[in-house]
Amino acid sequence: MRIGELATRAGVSVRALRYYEEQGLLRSTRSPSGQRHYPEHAVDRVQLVQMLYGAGLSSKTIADLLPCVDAQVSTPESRARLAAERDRIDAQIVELTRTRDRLDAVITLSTSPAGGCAYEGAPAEQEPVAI
Amino acid sequence: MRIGELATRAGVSVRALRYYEEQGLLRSTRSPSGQRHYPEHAVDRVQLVQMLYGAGLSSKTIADLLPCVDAQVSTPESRARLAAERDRIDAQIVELTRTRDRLDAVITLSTSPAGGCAYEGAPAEQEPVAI
DNA sequence: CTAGAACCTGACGTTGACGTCAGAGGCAAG
DNA sequence: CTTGCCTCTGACGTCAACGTCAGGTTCTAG
Repeated sequence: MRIGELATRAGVSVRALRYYEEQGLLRSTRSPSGQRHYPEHAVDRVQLVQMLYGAGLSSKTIADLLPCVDAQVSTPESRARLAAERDRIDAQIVELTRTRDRLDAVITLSTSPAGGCAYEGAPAEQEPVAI
Repeated sequence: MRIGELATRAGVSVRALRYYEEQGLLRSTRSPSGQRHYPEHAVDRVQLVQMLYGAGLSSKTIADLLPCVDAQVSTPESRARLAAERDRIDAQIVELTRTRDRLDAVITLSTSPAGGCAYEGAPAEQEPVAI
């Protein structure tokens, strides 16, 4: 398929796909006229890249890890790298959970009728307190 | 305390604190000469801000939420906003968990002796497969 | 009183993951 | 054949959260 279809199917922009290729995260074959062509599984590959970006990995880190994710090569270093990134993500999950619980507490407090800042009745033009 | 001490105690840079004030996330009183002074609880405030930044919230979003986090005001809108952000974080946790599990699978595969890419013996100058 | 650390404002620099625009070529339909 | 959409390269623009530098003031230890 060509780049437009891949973009649509993977849910990213055409620009992003060219950027991924530039960063060594995605390959393409070229037609004689220079147009990029991709196999079916490129969709999965792009979604994996998105997943890793979403976890806060940089292009360079992803480029380092992808060959190992493809299960084509495995050195002690690459496995350590994978484990390190997994641990980073684990820590990130813990942090996010703490943040969510904190927000939950705030919501509970401000929703509870016993709370000091519960909302009751008509929109009382209450002056928001300063910072 | 002055800005340098707050920075040290909260684990951020002086520049970051001035930026937070600029964004309306932090207040300070000023000495006659113009130097910023902070109360003790500013440390907690800064760490909360860091926490929210860490969860991917923008300055503007944090500025919107902070008054409610302070449990000073609560409108249906602000509570909805808090809940929306919490839900976003929840979704983020789910996504991160999926990503971590994916990495875990890769690690298991590449570590398992049955795996097609296990590392054995001396560093065999194995050619990493292309992208 | 003076040196040096800390602070001030203002402003430009940085980085990553793209967005966007220009100008030119490619491809299927009518 | 030409119309219109897709694609190409190259290059500049963007945005957020600061980093960093300049040039000047203030505080504090000796």
